[in-house]
Amino acid sequence: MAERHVTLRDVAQVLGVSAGTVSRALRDDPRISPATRARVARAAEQLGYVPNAVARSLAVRASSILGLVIPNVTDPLHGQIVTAFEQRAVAAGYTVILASGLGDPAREQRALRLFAAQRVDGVALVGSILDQRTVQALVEPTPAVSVAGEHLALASPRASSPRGSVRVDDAAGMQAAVRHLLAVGRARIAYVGGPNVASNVIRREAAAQALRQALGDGRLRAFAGDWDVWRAPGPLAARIAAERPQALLCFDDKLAIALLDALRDHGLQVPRDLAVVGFDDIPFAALSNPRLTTVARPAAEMGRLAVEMLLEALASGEPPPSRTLPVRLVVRESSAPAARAVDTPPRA
Amino acid sequence: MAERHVTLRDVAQVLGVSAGTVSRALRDDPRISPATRARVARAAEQLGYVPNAVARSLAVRASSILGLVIPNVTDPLHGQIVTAFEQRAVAAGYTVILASGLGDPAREQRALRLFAAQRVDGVALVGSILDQRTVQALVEPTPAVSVAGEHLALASPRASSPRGSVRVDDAAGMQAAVRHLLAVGRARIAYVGGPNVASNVIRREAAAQALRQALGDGRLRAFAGDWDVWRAPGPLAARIAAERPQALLCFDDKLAIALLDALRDHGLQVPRDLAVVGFDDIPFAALSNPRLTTVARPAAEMGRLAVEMLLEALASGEPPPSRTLPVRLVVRESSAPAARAVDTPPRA
DNA sequence: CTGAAAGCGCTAACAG
DNA sequence: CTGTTAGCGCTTTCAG
Repeated sequence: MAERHVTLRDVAQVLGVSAGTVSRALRDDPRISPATRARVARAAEQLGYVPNAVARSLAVRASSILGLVIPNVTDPLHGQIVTAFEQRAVAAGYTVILASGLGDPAREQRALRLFAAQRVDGVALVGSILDQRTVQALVEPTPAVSVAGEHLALASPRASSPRGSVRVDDAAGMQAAVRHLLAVGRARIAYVGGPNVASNVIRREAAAQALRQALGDGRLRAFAGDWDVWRAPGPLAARIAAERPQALLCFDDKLAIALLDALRDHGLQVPRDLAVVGFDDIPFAALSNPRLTTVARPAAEMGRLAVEMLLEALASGEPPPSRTLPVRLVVRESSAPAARAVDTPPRA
Repeated sequence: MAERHVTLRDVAQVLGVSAGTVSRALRDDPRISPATRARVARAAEQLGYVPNAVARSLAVRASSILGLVIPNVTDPLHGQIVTAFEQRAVAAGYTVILASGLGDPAREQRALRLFAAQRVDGVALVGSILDQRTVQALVEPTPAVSVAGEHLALASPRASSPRGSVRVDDAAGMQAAVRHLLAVGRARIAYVGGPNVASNVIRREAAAQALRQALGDGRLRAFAGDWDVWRAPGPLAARIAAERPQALLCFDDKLAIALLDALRDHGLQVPRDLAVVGFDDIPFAALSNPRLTTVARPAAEMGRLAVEMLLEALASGEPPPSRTLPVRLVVRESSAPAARAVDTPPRA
């Protein structure tokens, strides 16, 4: 950006026309004669003219940029969301700028401030712990949508989804998982928690309730996790090995896979000794050994929808209504029936 | 971005000073009296002034934005690179804008053009198939660095690394892997390829050469892969099962893990029947069953370095010299010695 | 220490 | 169909 760039005026001068004309010609304004339009196009090409989006943004007061803040690109599910978001954004003529919050509210706020300064046209947050009000205050008047928000208030039973949020039916997923486990003969079920965020409590509660409904009393054992469970699942595995539940409902796939690994160290065989169910259906869930039964969250759909809601908000000026997406139980080896001890079942 | 934003002049007017003064005060220009600086700060705060980075960019002709194009955020290694890149960029006061090329040259070029229009201060490409010359032409005069470039010319033995590129010593990694396999008694080694990109041929050649050096003749069996190997490793696994090599050197971890899974379907046990080695050391490599031996690429270092080279180029005006980073062999269960058939070895 | 004025590159009325 | 004229909001000489 140091040296001079070719400017609109440069090409105008070469052609002996006005800058306005060149501008219009380049953006295919219908009232420019095809003849000059062609001349302009050629001249621009030859001079190596690259339009300055910054100047354009300033003039039209819109940047064609969407900001996305995500806890962690490294997470497979988040990665899929980012990909879908970016894809859809590009298709609509937008560029996306990215910031990772790492689950730290301060960082997320900083990112939002940055986006506001950059005058992005819209922002989306994924798995944010921030509440919608705080977000709005930071980016006003830019529309914002929250995908799979994790603000704890969202977990309360009577929480109404704030407008402009994409949610996933975690509770239904957990209920399906519980029913499945009961069907394969695993009634002594334990929930293995993750960090203390909305989805964690929603999933735990849903599992507990489903179990209560089916069995008539509340006997969901719960192992509490924290932000560190994924990295150090050893101690958790030890506690689990000691209690020997018949099935584990894990907060997410990463945790489930880490546990699959840690449980091996304790001599427990899945699914023979106990069943394990994950959440998300990340790509590796289908490749673990044993392959992981899990509740699939529609990652691509979440990313795509976020962009579409933003576009809608941009068009209408109103924050779009909230949407909640369905999940799907994917049954694999890790929750094979209790009766037949299956170690490496043949696959079709 | 629809409604009016508070502007510099707005706060100037409220205070009865000039816009220039407010501008200087806000950026802590030393020649503004502490008194007015404080007044300005307070007024800006109260009015909810959010500086317009777009206008600023236009004025200073620098955007404080770095563009990053990456094949696929979904890939664990790329995710780690993005994270490190973004982290380092933010630390240096930059925002990053992202585009995924999906391995498609056309998309990558489009992304670069977009970045150029956006007047990013620097661009980094990861695993790009584009050659440095093309890239430079598209973003001139913006500095560009290429990380783990995959342009096929890079694979030729006498290819000099173009300036401004971050490379990884793939060949050394493969040699270490071969030596390791020979040491554990697996001499009939096969290389399982990925898509036809530079790193794939470099790795294959390095493995072949290492084997030749050690054994005195060229007997590296090679299974060719393509862009689809990861999704459909079945047929590949069948061919491998038929040939029964003693060890598999895989193009990358994703492929290795997919094969681990597919080989199970063919009744082959790793490492008893054959050893498997991956490349990259993605997080799941440590959690697969069996845990995967692999050559670790320093993802975080790659992302960090890319930013630093860009900063250097920005400061000096020169493209920084190329750097090549070391890799590290990580031995795990999947390549346990051939003699002792180890299925689930105890871990410390 | 602060104000005035010019300009970054582009768009958008408004004339003609 | 095209030229002219103002800005968009901020920085930055140059005066004072």
